[in-house]
Amino acid sequence: MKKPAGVELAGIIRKAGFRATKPRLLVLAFLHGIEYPASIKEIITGIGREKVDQVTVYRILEAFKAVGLVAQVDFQHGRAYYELKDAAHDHHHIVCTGCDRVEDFTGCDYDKLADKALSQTSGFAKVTNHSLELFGLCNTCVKTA
Amino acid sequence: MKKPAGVELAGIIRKAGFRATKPRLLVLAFLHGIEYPASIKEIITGIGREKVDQVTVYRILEAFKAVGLVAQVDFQHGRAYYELKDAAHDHHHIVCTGCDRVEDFTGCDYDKLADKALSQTSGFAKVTNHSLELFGLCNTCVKTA
DNA sequence: ATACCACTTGCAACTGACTTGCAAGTACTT
DNA sequence: AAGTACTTGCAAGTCAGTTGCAAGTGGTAT
Ligand SMILES: [Mn+2]
Ligand SMILES: [Mn+2]
Ligand SMILES: [Zn+2]
Ligand SMILES: [Zn+2]
Repeated sequence: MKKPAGVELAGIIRKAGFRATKPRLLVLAFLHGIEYPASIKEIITGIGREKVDQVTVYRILEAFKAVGLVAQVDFQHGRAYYELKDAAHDHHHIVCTGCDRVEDFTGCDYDKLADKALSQTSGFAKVTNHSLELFGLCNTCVKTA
Repeated sequence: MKKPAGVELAGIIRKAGFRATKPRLLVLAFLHGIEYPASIKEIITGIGREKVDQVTVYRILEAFKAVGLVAQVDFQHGRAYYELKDAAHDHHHIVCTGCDRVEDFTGCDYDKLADKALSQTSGFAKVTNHSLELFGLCNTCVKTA
């Protein structure tokens, strides 16, 4: 996913059905610049001196999530993390429980998994979403464990 | 997993390295009786008139989790859910986003997934845990959607 | 059976993520 | 340029989960 210019960001936001406001542009630009999911605090800090209220950031992320622009993940740190969502390239995260280091991986085989779940259950009609994360130890932490 | 008698429960708790106290017996007995993961509130309520402080329940579940007796899952409802963990029979949950109905499914292929992640990443040495849940619509909610 | 003590519990106060209500501000339409 | 529906920011609130500590108790040693 290449980094779009400011003009394009506005287009993305409008296409999603929102007004291209400064806070939304700042949040979206920040998300384009990160390698791994960021927390609300990291987003607010990362936006720089253009202060955007945390309530606004929460609302923006909620809205972006609702239209599929953003994915929310749970690293079991007691808060949510967010990154841009690329539906065409499903990926997940492995998190070090020692130092919180994160890396991506692919290959969860979502479609097959969804089929499996639907055929095993009797009460479900469709799968709309999934969450998957692996927890482990990084090369550094595995030594000190 | 069949339901053990009170005596056996005490043995399970002691084998895990804890004293077989009344609150721990009550929590463990309750967890043996549920079909799907329960929240802290549900556990406290479910325990019945033997009131156990919620702090105690939190601490018990944390301890049981640490020794692998209990699994914690995230249904994205803003709180944690707990159930007994059976390491030999890995299973996951599909949750209806309309009505919170839950069912189990198996077949996440954990070992293969862990291998995949380790070979794709450069900084990780081992996978120790995983979380996976599917979200979807149940037969009832899919009609009203 | 009793005494002991490390482990547990319960209460109260606290933390921190996230939400809500509402008045003031602003992006887009006309 | 004006109008209006959509957004934002502030303050206050909610609620899951945590912390400190004094009182209670299970398991063990006498
Ligand atoms: Mn990622
Ligand atoms: Mn289950
Ligand atoms: Zn690490
Ligand atoms: Zn449903």
